[in-house]
Amino acid sequence: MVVMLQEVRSGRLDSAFFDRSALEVAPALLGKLLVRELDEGNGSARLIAGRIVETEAYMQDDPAFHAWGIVDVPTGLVKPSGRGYALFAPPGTAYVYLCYGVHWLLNVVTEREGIAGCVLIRALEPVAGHEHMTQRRPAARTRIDLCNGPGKLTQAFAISGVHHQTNLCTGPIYFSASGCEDPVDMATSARIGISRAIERPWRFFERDSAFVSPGIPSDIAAAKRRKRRNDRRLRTKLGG
DNA sequence: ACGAGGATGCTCT
DNA sequence: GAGCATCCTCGTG
Repeated sequence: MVVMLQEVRSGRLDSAFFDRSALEVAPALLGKLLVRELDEGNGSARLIAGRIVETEAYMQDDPAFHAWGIVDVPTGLVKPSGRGYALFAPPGTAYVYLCYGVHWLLNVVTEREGIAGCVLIRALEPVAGHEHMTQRRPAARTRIDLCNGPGKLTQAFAISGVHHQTNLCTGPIYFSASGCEDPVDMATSARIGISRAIERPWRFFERDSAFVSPGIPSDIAAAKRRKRRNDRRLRTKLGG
């Protein structure tokens, strides 16, 4: 896939695209590009781009959501303290936060201003700027390892807390629909790595893509843990 | 292949 | 103090 800078710029997604439910935006982002333009000085820009192959939706009234519980129910007022407040920002705003004290995770805010919702970008198929990504991710051994996880792709794209609450429709980090006309063979599952609301099928990914993250959906992971615990208990009983 | 554990910092109870 | 929207390395089969 050859990517031309002008073409990518002309396909830029605007705030109207994100001005709806996260449950609509998350699947709609599959097949689109996440783009980063790095200023090289002398007026030229270096392009980093990846085709989105995995997303997750997070919604108001969602116990796994960072905005959960910050609305005062009797009055309907939003408590202005806490990190979740940023999720009420206008559509297309970046919500970037540090996970496990180690990894930055990129979300894009959805819904009109005053309603919370976001989509987590979980995995990309690298399309442009391969050398730059490899440089930023020395642990990656193959092209697949560059962006197949939410913490990996922010590393590859050099996205961090400084981009929190920046505008993803008008800035150097944006989404583009250029070159993405082919329909995506989409599948869904429960979200990954969460402990609450694990039954909601709000993860969207390209079926059979080699570039989706290796994570296990939380409902399946929980069932596995239960089985392991049970097996261990039975062995202990037989042995003792 | 798969499982265990450590790194590391912010948020909320 | 606990609990994370993770990733990597190093053990064992």
